[in-house]
Amino acid sequence: MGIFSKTCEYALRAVFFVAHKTAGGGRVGIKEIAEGIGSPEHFLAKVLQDLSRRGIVQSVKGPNGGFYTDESVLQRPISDVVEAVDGNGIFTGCALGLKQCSEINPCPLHHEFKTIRNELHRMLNATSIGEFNTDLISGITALKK
Amino acid sequence: MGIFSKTCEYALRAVFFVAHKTAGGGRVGIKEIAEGIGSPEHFLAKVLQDLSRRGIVQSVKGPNGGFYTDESVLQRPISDVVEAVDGNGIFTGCALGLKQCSEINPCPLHHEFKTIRNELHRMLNATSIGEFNTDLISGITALKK
DNA sequence: ATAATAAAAGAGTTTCTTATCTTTATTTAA
DNA sequence: TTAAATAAAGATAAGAAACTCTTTTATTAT
Repeated sequence: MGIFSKTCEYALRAVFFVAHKTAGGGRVGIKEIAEGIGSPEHFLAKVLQDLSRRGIVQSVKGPNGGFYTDESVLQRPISDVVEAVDGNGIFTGCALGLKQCSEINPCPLHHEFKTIRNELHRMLNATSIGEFNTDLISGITALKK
Repeated sequence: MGIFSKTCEYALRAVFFVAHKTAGGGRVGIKEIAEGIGSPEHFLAKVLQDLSRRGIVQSVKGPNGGFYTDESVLQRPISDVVEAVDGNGIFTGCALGLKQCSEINPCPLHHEFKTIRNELHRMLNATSIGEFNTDLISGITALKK
């Protein structure tokens, strides 16, 4: 696995896709999203339902329904997506999995890791969901496969 | 989960433990290691067998046998342990899980992530297995629970 | 040689993650 | 008010990761 779980990878790609598709208004259906990012449709549906319960995407049922992101969502940091799916273990947890690892009782990797974890957290906090739309529109970045 | 898999956490803790216990010579048995780092004995045995096949720890069967680390092992970077167990996906993989993500065809997070991944890799490469022995001996760092 | 010891190997179980399929609830448009 | 569209929810299954138990093999001391 990479840094994030596969579920989290899907979530991030889906959120970018929805943001990109609906920044100018409208909704996008689960089928189109799954197709657009290359993920299993039903599985992604679960993930998006979860994100919508947490307010990270919006959704409307029925005809012309689908998922969308409003302005407030576009401004949220992508760390919100990661935390919603993978939890905050990646930002706060000990690299060796030790419960009581801390500044006072550090594991061998504690200090080296603190820097990296903080840097990761800072980066994901400083990067907003909406930030990629212009790049996606101009086709510089890709979300599929 | 944290940055590494649970198996990898066990592996790192076990390697530090073995290095610490046998830096001055001698061997340490699987039972003592499992007890010392708080891991399931039989599961850890598998992990250490794997590491010993790859030369990251040494082992001797029979009475007075056990695992140990010689000088050459103490000088290896801890990235060797991580790569042996979790592979190098964490160092090289795309954060969004995209196969064809690259400099030319980057995903939305590509550039932001490159920095972090490189920093992580650099750190794990620059840190040797033997490096923690003095701290472990003086009791500053802990490996259990 | 033999017995004791300890790692190595194999087989099996449980749990978690990822994925699929089916049904239900809600909304809109005609 | 009915039919169609679509998200939400539930139930289940496949696969991988984590863990356990048992048997085998190698080594050493007696």
